[in-house]
Amino acid sequence: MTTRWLTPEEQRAWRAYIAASQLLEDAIDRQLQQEAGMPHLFYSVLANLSEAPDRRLRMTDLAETLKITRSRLTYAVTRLERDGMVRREDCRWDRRSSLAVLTDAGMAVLERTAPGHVDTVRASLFDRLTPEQVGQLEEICTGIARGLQEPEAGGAAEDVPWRRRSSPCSGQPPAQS
Amino acid sequence: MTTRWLTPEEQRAWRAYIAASQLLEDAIDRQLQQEAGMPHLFYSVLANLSEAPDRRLRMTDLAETLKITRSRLTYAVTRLERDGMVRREDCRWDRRSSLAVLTDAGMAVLERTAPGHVDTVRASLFDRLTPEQVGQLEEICTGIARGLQEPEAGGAAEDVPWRRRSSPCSGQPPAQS
DNA sequence: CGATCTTGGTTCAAGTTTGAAGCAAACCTA
DNA sequence: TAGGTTTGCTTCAAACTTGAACCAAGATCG
Repeated sequence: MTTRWLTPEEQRAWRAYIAASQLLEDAIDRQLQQEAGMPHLFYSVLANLSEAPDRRLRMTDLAETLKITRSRLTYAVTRLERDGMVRREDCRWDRRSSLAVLTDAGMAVLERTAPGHVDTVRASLFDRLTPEQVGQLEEICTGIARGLQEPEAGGAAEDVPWRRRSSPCSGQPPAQS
Repeated sequence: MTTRWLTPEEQRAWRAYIAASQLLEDAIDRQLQQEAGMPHLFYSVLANLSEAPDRRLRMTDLAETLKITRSRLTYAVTRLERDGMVRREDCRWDRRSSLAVLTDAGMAVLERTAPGHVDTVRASLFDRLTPEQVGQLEEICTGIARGLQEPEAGGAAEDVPWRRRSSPCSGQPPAQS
């Protein structure tokens, strides 16, 4: 089949998206680097930990929610650990896993820098969107994300019982299901 | 003023956006790395050059349209030059500038890999959006991009005659305005 | 003109990301 | 329960990005 090129509307949308995401990520990164001395991803690590039960999460689970590779997360946590914002801890129920734990110092940094971060997100993004657009954006993005995480539709290689990642118990003993 | 935190809707939108953009960029990068042996940005360099008059563009202009730093572009072009897809050329009307020129080899790679790239963009993004959503996405993104490029509103530091970047003549002699 | 400022580009070191290995602890399964 | 597979995580080198210098060539202005 001959390629289905992008329509003019799609082209415009695609280019606008590329530009916007580039500029947005730049703005966020720059601000966080200034105020918190770390890139956005590292901040997100802290933020996610702060919301987790007991402020700790398994590396794999954290990587999963952040949509990044384990390797990348290892690097981030190592750096954050060196700076004292995160501590590693062994999982008691699975000796392979290790947990990343947000330290008090890490929590403090998070609390100190969160307002500035939110301000930036507002100024760059939400202050420029109508409430309807916020809804549209969410709708669009959840759809895209869902699509990109699905087990590779298309081929006939669908016979594998692609069990959903089973243990969402981040550091807790496995549920009694 | 106490921080205006994100509303639940905004939170959801923000997280969905982060996830989607991460996954999307990953998918695109992976595909291009496979088929073209280069990351998305490098491909974009080739693509932009291919559309430019005479297949050449000043470094600064290219960086400007790609929304990246000149430094980053220098790296990309250096690598692409080493691989023979791009050639540097001196600008005749401004001895400071240099032009990036798409070579025939570069054009060939572009033509060979464009279909696969477009397929990926379709599969990851547009096939999952309604026509209305495509419009919404463009609207949202152009707004964001415009906002993030404006000359830093807010302060009183607005007296500078922020002349818009004046010479869009990429390698051509300056217009007779 | 000559001093100064701005613009266009590169360089360099430090930081981050990628992807392929590698290692060890669970998990099968015969 | 031994052997093979999967899962969780790290390591390592190569690739890429960042941001602060740096240099040279235009533009400005007295």
